[in-house]
Amino acid sequence: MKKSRIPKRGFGWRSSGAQILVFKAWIIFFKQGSSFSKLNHLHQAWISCLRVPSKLRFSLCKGITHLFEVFRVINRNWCGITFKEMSHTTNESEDGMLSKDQIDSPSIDEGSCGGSFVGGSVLKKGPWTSAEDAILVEYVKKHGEGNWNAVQKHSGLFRCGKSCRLRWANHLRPNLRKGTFTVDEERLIIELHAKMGNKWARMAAHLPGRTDNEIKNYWNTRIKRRQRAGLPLYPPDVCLQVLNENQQSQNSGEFNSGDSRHHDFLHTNNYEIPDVIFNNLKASQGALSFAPALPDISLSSMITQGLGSAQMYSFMPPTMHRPKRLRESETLFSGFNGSVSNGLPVFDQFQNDTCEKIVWPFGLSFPYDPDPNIRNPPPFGAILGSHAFLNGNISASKPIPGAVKLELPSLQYSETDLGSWGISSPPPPSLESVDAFIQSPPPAGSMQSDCLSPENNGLLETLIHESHTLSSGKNNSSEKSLNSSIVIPCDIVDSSTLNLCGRGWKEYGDPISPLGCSAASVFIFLYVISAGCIVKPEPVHQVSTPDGEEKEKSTRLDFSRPDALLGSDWFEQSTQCDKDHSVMTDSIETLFGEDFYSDYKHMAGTSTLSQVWGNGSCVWNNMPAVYQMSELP
DNA sequence: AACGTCACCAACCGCACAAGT
DNA sequence: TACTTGTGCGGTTGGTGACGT
Repeated sequence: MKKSRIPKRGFGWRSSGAQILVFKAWIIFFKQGSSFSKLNHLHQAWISCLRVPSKLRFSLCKGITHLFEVFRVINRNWCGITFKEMSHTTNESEDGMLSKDQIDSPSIDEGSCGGSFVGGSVLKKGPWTSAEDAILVEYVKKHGEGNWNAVQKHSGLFRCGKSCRLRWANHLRPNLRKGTFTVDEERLIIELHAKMGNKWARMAAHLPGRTDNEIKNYWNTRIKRRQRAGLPLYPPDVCLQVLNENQQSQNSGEFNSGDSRHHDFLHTNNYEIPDVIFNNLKASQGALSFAPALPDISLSSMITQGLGSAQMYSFMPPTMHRPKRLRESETLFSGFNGSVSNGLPVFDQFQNDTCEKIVWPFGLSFPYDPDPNIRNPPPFGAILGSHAFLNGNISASKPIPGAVKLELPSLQYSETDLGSWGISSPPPPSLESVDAFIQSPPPAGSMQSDCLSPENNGLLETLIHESHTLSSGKNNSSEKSLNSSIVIPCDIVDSSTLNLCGRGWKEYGDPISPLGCSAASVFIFLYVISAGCIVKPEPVHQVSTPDGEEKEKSTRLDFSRPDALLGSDWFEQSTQCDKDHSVMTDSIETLFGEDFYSDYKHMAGTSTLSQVWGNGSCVWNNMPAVYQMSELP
């Protein structure tokens, strides 16, 4: 009895049933491979995996995952289209690029990313793979959303329910919008945040296709950016708009439960903004008509400063530094460079003017006392450490004493007795939102160009074409005998393709293996195809090139072909020829990376090599021949 | 070239809440 | 009523690429 050794990073299958199913999927793929849409058959095979007993499911999923990855590497187009169709995800196909986890995803590799034991199985953590996405999508299609904890039980996904829900909600569910926020969306987010505070989920409800996570990330980034730039978080018109709405609702006796909740929330968090804030704001409204002489940033800052910062007397701290890098702001904010980046001339007078009077941009004059603590207590009673401080311009270079939490305020503080100020409230002035300039610009041009790597040129088309050529030509006889138009992968994956494949692997830059965990699997799988009594290894196609190149290239091409490497005869020979062996090992290292290479060396160093890889002795040797699979399509 | 910083993104974690038992 | 379970939400962390020094 020969002892079979399962490579460390191979399929690790032990079930002939699983092998059959995956092999079936493989065949379906090539058989149908005349257009990308047919690739869904591979997906169907995947789905069929979900119907097998749970004992086999993992192996199957893993195997199909490897198949996906093989072709994902061979042709990135294939992946983009197929997975888009399969899972309706947009994150991986919108720009035609694959995320890294898709390129070198570890597949379903239990424990590879850590994880926890739940119910005797290891729950995977970390980035989701496309295969996992496919499983989850299929599960939701069948069972609908909800009951996320059952996903792991019923689908074979080694993910906790929370993780599944999150993945679905943020990436997989239909009608998700991905990509940069539009100006309108940004504007809406700002407005919503002004009203709601950090209620991301509620904000997301107002932004179809956007997730709370996206909005949250956007906002957090925005906070950092603007604080570093010393800019207010809310543009003045938003402040005023919220204020207006607030007052309207107050006047009409409306009571927005949501906002009241937020109000309560703020109060329970000591985020109280005294009424005077809005009194001041109202006061400013009356004078906003004077604003055009000033940059928007000034007005914006003033208003938001007035909303809660005790630093309004020193508007921009002298130590305010120019942001190290304002990728977007600097380019889009060029109109304000004079006031913001270059020392804020408008406010320099606040810092330098020794006169005891501050001329407000609103046209109001306030007596100024150098010691505001005496005669001018912090305006509006802003509480140190409260979000009120952070609402406005707090220079990053001037830390706020006390605990500072980036909990941002809602501007929905409606209890203000505005009438006490005796200032009428004109409609909010039409101010160009500073944010409209500061925030992300509309993408220039098409912005997200497809990732046009040299490999992204329809290689699969070529591959498929070749498959047809080969299947209609030399394989005709075998097809007849098989009563099926089976095209064997090692037939169609010609040297040029795989050479490109190799280049692609390098390009992907996986330091371990160009296919990640898949490399060995490809290796094994293709070997199985070769050794599985289906087709004999064929001479490697050689490209006619100048002599010098030709030799090198042919050598390279030879070993670019996993099937060539794994041809049973070839392996026997290679083990007998040191030179060839050396070339081979080098090639393996080049092709599959060090990790697999070490595995290979280990195997090669043992006498079991031929046992493992030898003809008819692999772990797949119990796999029936293709023509014996009656259920083949 | 190496390193640091930043922006962006995805995912995890802990908590709170609601529904069911 | 107390407990469990499922779910949602917000905060936080970690990875990665771009860019600057």
